[in-house]
Amino acid sequence: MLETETTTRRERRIAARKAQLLEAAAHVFSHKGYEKATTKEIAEVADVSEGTLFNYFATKRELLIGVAKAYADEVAADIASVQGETFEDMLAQLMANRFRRGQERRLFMLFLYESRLNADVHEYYVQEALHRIIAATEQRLTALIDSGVMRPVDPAIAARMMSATIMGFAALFELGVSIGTGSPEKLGADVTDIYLNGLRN
Amino acid sequence: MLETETTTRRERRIAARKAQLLEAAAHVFSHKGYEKATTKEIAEVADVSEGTLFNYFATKRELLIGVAKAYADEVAADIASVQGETFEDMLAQLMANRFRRGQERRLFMLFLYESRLNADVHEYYVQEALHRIIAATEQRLTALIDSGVMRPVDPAIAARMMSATIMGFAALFELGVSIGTGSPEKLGADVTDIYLNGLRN
Amino acid sequence: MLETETTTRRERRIAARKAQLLEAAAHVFSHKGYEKATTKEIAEVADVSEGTLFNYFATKRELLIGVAKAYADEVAADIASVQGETFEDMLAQLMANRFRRGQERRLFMLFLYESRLNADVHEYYVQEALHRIIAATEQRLTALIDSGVMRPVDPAIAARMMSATIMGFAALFELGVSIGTGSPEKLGADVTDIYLNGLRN
Amino acid sequence: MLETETTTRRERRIAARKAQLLEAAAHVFSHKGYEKATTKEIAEVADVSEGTLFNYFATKRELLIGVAKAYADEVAADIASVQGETFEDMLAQLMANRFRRGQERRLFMLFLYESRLNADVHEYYVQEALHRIIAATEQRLTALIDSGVMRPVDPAIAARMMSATIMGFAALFELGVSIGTGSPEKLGADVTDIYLNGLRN
DNA sequence: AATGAATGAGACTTCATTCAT
DNA sequence: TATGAATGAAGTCTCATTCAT
Repeated sequence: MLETETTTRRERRIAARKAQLLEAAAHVFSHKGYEKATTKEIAEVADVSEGTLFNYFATKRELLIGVAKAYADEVAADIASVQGETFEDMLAQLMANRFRRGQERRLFMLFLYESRLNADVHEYYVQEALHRIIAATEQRLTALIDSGVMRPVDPAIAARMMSATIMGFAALFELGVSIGTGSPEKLGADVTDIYLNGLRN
Repeated sequence: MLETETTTRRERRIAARKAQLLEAAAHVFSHKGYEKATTKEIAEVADVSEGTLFNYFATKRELLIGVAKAYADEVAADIASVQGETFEDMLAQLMANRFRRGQERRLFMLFLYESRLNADVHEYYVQEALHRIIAATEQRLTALIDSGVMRPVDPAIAARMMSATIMGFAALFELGVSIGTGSPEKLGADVTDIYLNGLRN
Repeated sequence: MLETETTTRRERRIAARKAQLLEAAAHVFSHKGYEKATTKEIAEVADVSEGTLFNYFATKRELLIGVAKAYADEVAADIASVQGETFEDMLAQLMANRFRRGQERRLFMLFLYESRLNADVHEYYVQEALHRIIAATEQRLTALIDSGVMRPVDPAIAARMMSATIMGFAALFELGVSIGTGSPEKLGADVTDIYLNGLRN
Repeated sequence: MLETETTTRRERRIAARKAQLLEAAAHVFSHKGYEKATTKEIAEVADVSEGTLFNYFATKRELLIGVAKAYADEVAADIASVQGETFEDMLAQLMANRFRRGQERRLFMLFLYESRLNADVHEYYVQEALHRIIAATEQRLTALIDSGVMRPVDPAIAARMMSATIMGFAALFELGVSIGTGSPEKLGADVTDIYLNGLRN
């Protein structure tokens, strides 16, 4: 047996365990909130003993940071994949990608809240995820303005405004506020319409 | 001394105590979050003993509900006072009124988070506050559309979109995301401009 | 009821509780050692709940420091009371006072050990207690040398040597080493004899 | 390969492993104390896995006993080597040999403490080591008295007194009490002087 | 009505020991 | 034989809630 193979197998096992624990933690944190979640329940969901959990993450807080990091990575990969050329495509993808699944929205709410109380979470969620999304949006808007498709509005403000709208919709959804009677597609189309053409007659 | 007078005086004193405790609770909850806040600290801030606190609120959770109720009342009073005739005025007031003070934003974040975890908080915050704001906005938009000032967009969606944008801005602000280099007035003007005239060239 | 009386009664009750807990802690620490002692057992010995214990001492370590402080105070009071004029009296009192009771010896062993591992304990035990004993002994020896009763040996070394001997005897006793077949009085007399007259023929 | 040779080789390997583990344990125990020392750290210092450690010592306590036994053996070998003919030589060697190195003093403190809490440690440390030293000292003193060099004091008490003094000096040193301003040689000479000639003028 | 000491359930975390590989 | 991941008992500490004064 080669050294590298042995090492790799062990590393794979460790990585799998960590992933398994992070998944369980994400589940429990997103449903109960960080403080109400117990390491006991996380261990149960991951189907390991509580002691085992602490072999992989030294503290409960590290578990939260691990979930935040994984979430930020996912978001980063996601925005890199947004390829729509037109504004309609871009906005639709931004609105859909992040918040389609309930778990995504719950994690978003979790980090929205915990970022204010924990510096590490703030770093991963706000710096790594949120700032990237905003920067990417701003770049796209600048290009659209330069190409003459859009009016010369302040792209920094427009990008933040779009992020704010999307985050706000996610929050409304999560709070159980019914949004329109139509399909998600109609919602996307209506929002895009207002963003593009404005409300003025 | 008449019975009723005595009763009234007692009731006033009780109401004052409750208000004093709710104010302290709002302060501590909004800074520490519900779970990390302790009844000990709330009592200290209210300058009463912990025992007294529990004479007025049976559980810590009731305190949270009380704060949510007071917050909803405040919001209700606030939207009743929005009098702006033009769209610009309406949007400006909505953006400014709720979230100008840090305490307001922090409470907003608190209830945004806790509404998902507690049915009573959800009732007061979402039903009493959020739905009212949205309904009022929707009414106003309908009027503006009927009067021909605005295009015939779906007023339900537009109202929710505006609430979402405002909530999202509050969250971004609370997360420390820098929003534009200009003044709050410029931000308000820019947002209004995009909402009114759209982004398309 | 006067303010001062009320306050005093409360303070007395608090002081009594603290003393009760310190006594229990001294008992358990001296028998089990600091690490093996549990807050559960200390609370049981003090006949209060574990929660109550932590209302008076924030951490287990503070409890140890409290015991050390009380012990140092006791030692300080004790050395102040050593009044023997002659060398024989002084040595006899030093040997007897500190270590006659088992609890005293056990605490001595505890702090001897824990002083190396905890700065606060070191401060109270070594600085407050040990250094005082040595300094007082040194002063007395200097006086005896000046008065011509004793030879001009280095009083600093002689004082430390006497302390070392006494501490060593306490340790031997605590370890169950049988010391002489005679009475404690004979031991004291023999040790004094050797210190005074030396071993040389 | 002969059976006996194989067995012997294995036994040698086992003995070497045990020695390696005991050395690591002595190091960690003497620095951290028994309770705060972890089997994990001992294994790391010995450069083996925790599982291996438990293949050689069934419990952590057995490790402590092993260290005590090794320490007692070393002390026994040491006292056998004390060859000084005169009292000065004997006292000097006793004071120097055991406690010159910090590791020695720390182990001394460890066993001084743990002997009271563990019967096996007590057996090895007190019975094997301490009693032998005292017995050897007593023998020597008896010889010196018989030969007329020393006064006819009780040799049992004198031997215990000398052990006590030496142990006490080791403790004072370990506690950071400064002992005289001079060299260790001066200290040894002064102590010997007092022991031989006494303090009386 | 106000107080705050007492309570005890339950949280996070540590670590000696086991055991499958 | 060596490994180290898994275990779970046990420890310290927190805090909402109760209740005698």
